[in-house]
Amino acid sequence: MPQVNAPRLKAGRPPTTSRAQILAAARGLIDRNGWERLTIRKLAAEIGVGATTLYHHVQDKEDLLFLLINEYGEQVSHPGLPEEPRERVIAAAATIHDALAAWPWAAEVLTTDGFIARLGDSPLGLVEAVVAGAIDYGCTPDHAVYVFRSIWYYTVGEILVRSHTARRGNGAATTHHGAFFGNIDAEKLPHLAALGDRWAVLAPRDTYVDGLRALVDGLLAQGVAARA
Amino acid sequence: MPQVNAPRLKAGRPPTTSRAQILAAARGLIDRNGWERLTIRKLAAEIGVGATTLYHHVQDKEDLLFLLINEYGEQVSHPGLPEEPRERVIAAAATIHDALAAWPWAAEVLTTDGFIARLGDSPLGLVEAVVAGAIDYGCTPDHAVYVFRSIWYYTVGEILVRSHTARRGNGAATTHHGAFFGNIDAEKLPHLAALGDRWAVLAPRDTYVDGLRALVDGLLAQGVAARA
DNA sequence: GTTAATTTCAGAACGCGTTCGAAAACTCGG
DNA sequence: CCGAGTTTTCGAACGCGTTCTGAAATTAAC
Repeated sequence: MPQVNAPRLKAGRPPTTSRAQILAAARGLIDRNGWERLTIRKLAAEIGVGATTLYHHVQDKEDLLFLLINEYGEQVSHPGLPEEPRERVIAAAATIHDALAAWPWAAEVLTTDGFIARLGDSPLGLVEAVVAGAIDYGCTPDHAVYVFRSIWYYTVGEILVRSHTARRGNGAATTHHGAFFGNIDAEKLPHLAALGDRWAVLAPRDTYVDGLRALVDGLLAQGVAARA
Repeated sequence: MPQVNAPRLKAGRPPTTSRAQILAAARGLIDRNGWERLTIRKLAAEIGVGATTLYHHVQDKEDLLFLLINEYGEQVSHPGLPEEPRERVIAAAATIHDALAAWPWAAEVLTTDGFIARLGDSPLGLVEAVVAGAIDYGCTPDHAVYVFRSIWYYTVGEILVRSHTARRGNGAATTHHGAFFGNIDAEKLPHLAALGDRWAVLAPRDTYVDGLRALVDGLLAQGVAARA
């Protein structure tokens, strides 16, 4: 490590590949084939370089996906959020919901451990809005985190079920007759058996928002009570 | 395909491997090394057979994991659940929570698409209790599904955050100074920046249950309102 | 006893994400 | 102009889940 304080601005073999180029190609492949079918090797082939080259511009495949998500997150418009704390929480959460609904594969990626620490400032802005709203409402900071976490998983769950349903139809891969469950014991599980294929019925956005309101109301009240 | 109607009860090379043996070995490896480190090849080597042999007793690796989960699910005790519908929903959900907390890797596996269709009767019994409670309370069947789904993701999210925190400590892998977030812009995201490492603070079980009550109250009220 | 059918077993191989090590292509100090 | 240092590129290889193909071991039929 010689000459630490003398920054050499240019040295080394000139790159033929750029991170932006990789991300653009990845976006194209995902749009065409779906993100499950994106492989590092195919992505490299698309660009016309060796597979291992990509690892100089991107840490992992997961890192690549997070870069894409953050790129998308930059474009999500933050509408003017209401001043009133409770409404601000709900509006921010609904914005998160709509962004994920438009890009369902992001929700699948974002179930990864520790995802949130890897988001960029812009997507985190909506998280900030939820936390700030909860604190303004009177929650402790710790409880505000809890509020966000509950909302987050509530929202992601909704998105996952929807994209799962859209992909495979009403029945899951393991079932046959259109019913969601395979062989269910109607004696022991009468309600589930009676549901048939209605398990995968989609909740419309209004239902999501109504449920969100209920959840937020409960969480905020709990947060204020905890402070007292 | 000759002699379709004449069932030959025994034919073919006698098996040296049984599904039960595979599951037992898998359980051992998971207990010793964690489920992330379980590989088909190591599992086969542990038993002393070729890797491909396992595929005659199990569909996939995912199938293997679900078999283990269902085995565990059989052992989860279903306590006497309260008669009153709302309390029944809460008690069943709390039982699910406690079972997952005792076996956190199950929660990670169960975020897979369509998971629930692959659960056995015994674990589904708790799902049944939630749905039945919601219907008894006055929700429509469709909304009862929604109630369960919301509770489910709320619960799984809590478990995931806990096991993530337990595994990597308070900070995620991408952070350094003990803070959960990496380089956060304190100007744009003041509340998140102020949180520091408190993002990963665990909610104790009581907080979980309180939040659950809030969620269930809201969801049930919404379900009844939807019916009217 | 021979042959056919059937079931289990396992080696070879595929594509995957990823790592290692060496070669290529540049800048810069001398 | 020449090596030293540095950065990029890429072929080879590893372990993974999984599939394919064929061999081994048994029962059933004749």
